[in-house]
Amino acid sequence: MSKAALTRSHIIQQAAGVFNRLGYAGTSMADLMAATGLKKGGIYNHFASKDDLAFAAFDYLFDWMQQRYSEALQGRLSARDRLIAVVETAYASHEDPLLQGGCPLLNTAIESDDTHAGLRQRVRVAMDRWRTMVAKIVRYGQKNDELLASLDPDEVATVLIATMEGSVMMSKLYGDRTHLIHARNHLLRYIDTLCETA
Amino acid sequence: MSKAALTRSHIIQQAAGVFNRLGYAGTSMADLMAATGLKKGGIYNHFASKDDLAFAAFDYLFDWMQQRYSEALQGRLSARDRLIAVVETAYASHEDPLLQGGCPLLNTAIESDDTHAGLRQRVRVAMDRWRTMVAKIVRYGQKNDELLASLDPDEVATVLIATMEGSVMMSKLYGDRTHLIHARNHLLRYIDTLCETA
Amino acid sequence: MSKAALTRSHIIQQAAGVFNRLGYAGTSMADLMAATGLKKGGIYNHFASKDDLAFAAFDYLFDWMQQRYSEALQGRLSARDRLIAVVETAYASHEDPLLQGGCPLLNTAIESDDTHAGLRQRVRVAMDRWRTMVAKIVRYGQKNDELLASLDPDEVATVLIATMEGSVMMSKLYGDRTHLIHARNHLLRYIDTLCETA
Amino acid sequence: MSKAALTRSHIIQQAAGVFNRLGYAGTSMADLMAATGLKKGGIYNHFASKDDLAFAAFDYLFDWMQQRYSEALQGRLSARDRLIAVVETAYASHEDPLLQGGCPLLNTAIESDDTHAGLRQRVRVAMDRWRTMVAKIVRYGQKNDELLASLDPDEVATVLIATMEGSVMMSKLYGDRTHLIHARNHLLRYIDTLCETA
DNA sequence: ACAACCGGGACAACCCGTTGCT
DNA sequence: AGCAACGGGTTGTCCCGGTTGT
Repeated sequence: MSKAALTRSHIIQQAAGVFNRLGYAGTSMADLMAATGLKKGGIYNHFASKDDLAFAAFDYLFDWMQQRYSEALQGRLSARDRLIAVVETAYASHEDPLLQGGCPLLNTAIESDDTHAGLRQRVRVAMDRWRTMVAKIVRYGQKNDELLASLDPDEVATVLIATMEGSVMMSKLYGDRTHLIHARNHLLRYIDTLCETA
Repeated sequence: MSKAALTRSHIIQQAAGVFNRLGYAGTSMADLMAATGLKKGGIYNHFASKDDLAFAAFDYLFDWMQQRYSEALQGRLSARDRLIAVVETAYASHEDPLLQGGCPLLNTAIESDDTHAGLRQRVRVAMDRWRTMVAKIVRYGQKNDELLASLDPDEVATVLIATMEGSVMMSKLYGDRTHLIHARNHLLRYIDTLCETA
Repeated sequence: MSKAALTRSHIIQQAAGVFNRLGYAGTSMADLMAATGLKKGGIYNHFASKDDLAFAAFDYLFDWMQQRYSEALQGRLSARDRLIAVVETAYASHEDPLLQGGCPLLNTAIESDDTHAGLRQRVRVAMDRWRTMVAKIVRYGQKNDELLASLDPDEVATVLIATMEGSVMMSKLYGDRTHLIHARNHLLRYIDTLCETA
Repeated sequence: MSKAALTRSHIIQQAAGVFNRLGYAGTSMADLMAATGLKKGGIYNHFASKDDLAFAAFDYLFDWMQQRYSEALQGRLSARDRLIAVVETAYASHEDPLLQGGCPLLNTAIESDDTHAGLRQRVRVAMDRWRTMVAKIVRYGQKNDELLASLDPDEVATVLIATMEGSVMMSKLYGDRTHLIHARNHLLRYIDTLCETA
């Protein structure tokens, strides 16, 4: 890896955490300078603009999450196990200091929905991937007679994701994990209700 | 009502919508001037600072929501009806242009959690009220043998609120109501599962 | 005295102290509101502008000082006694809370010399009066063969006034009266050297 | 000297003159922009705040004055010659365009005594140095039996400085040098009276 | 070629003295 | 006499390039 690529990667990694904590508009170049240890010139040499860096940082965070889901799903064959893995991974991810600022999809969606079309578009794509992933699991489970045929896969995806995101918001707001745990327990029971066998 | 109080009320009302759409940091005094029709001096005659106005605007929005919940609960006696009313009110509220920017609690929680202690505190208080309201309904239902005694009222509150907030975020992100509807349907069924089976 | 004139007088009196402490530019209308207990409108009803009030306040202070000199010179016949009275009055005046901010002539001269032509003009007139008063005493003493004929009355005035003003500045700077006392002692001896008899 | 240091020095030099003429509060960033030829961003790259720059500017002026005194005292051995050099240097300094606005100690003391604690502290330190310098000369002269043993060195310092400062104020007020000359002549004679009569 | 420096200028929030209207 | 609105002024921060140095 060239030195340039290494520096670029370093900037993205540090910036991602800062953006996720302070928000896009709330993060100043000075914040990024402090986090990366580089001067403005050093950063602008790798990114055309703050937007450019924000895009890269968001992509980095989402790739990181996708990676964790991939690993978690590795070897899980039944739809039930896979859905549980999704929930567990989502909540486990928030232990990582990288997501100290909360869920990037949630944060970015809230901040950008009325103000930053570029970011919003990127969040939409990311959210589509996530929803599709969950819906696919459901459809796969239905095909295998594992999950109830009456389920709407898209609705299940919405419910799972919405509940997780909402509980992340609440736990961040209070600074404790109570709401995370409540929602996780609920979702695990919810997943059971999706299965064929009574 | 004095002219001063009238103007102040007008400013709050307009500012509330702008803050909720653009976020606290994303809203400039120029935006507020445009929304209210007043010049800077006129606004600062009624509020000591942007913070001061932001607090007032948030309180206004939350009071408005509380009002809607109060009205919706009027006359609903059974716990089931009351919980349904909460869900329906939450979703109906988002039809109002005032909440065009999404749920104020969600938006403010996400933006302020790592940056604006004053706002965060206010959101916590508001969220406490909301959670308490739901939990009370559950406890009341349990006392009347209407809801399952095994339920944890706080968990029900978390699940209900988290699911609603998460789905609001998703529908705002995509600009459609699909996710709102999915979550609403799910929650109505969820409420049924809380009841003592007759 | 009409109520209007009373209010006007009250404003001037309070404003004079504030202006003298904070300086002309350093005093805001809010400061004047706090000092007078009136609202902006109430003040502007009596004075066309901040300048207008500043002029009146300066004049008030200078008149007040002139009054004290007049009283102090009452009955003092010899030039020596009269010069001593001038020095003693100058230093005694600074005990009054009205001059808590220092000497108005000094303060206003320093602040306005390069910035506020109107005030500067007023200070010049006041300073002329003061210098003339001292010089007259000297000339009178020379005519009576009480003071040395070789003295330049204008120089004596300059020296007396300059030394007093400089020492006021120093004592204000340090917040103690040491320099006031040093200068006073010096000036009393200096006055002795002006007299004919060895 | 690096370009940064050069620019910083340029800013200080220009700002010093402006601050000394218009006063600290009377000087706006716009004035400083005009004087330095830089835009606000350029200035704030070198100084954290207006205060920061004001401190640097005051220090620059005081250092400049100290430098002149050092040079003037070079080679003057007798206390009498040294005191004369102090007086002559003080008055000669005011010919320099840098001190066009008057004496920085006087101006800053008057303006800051009731309003700007930071500046006042700095003036105090500067004034202490100046007073100490004069008092040391007196003590040195007394040890050499050149000056009267009865003198209070601190009083002499106060008298010399006060008279000079007061006369600077008066000459600035009128825009002529008459008062400067009067005071200078007086002080030279005063210094003679301090000497042991041969 | 890449990091740093340094200047720019638009914009931020906020305060000012002032004026009509009530 | 006071309230409420004004609009230009304040300091300070923002993101971003052009140039310089390594």
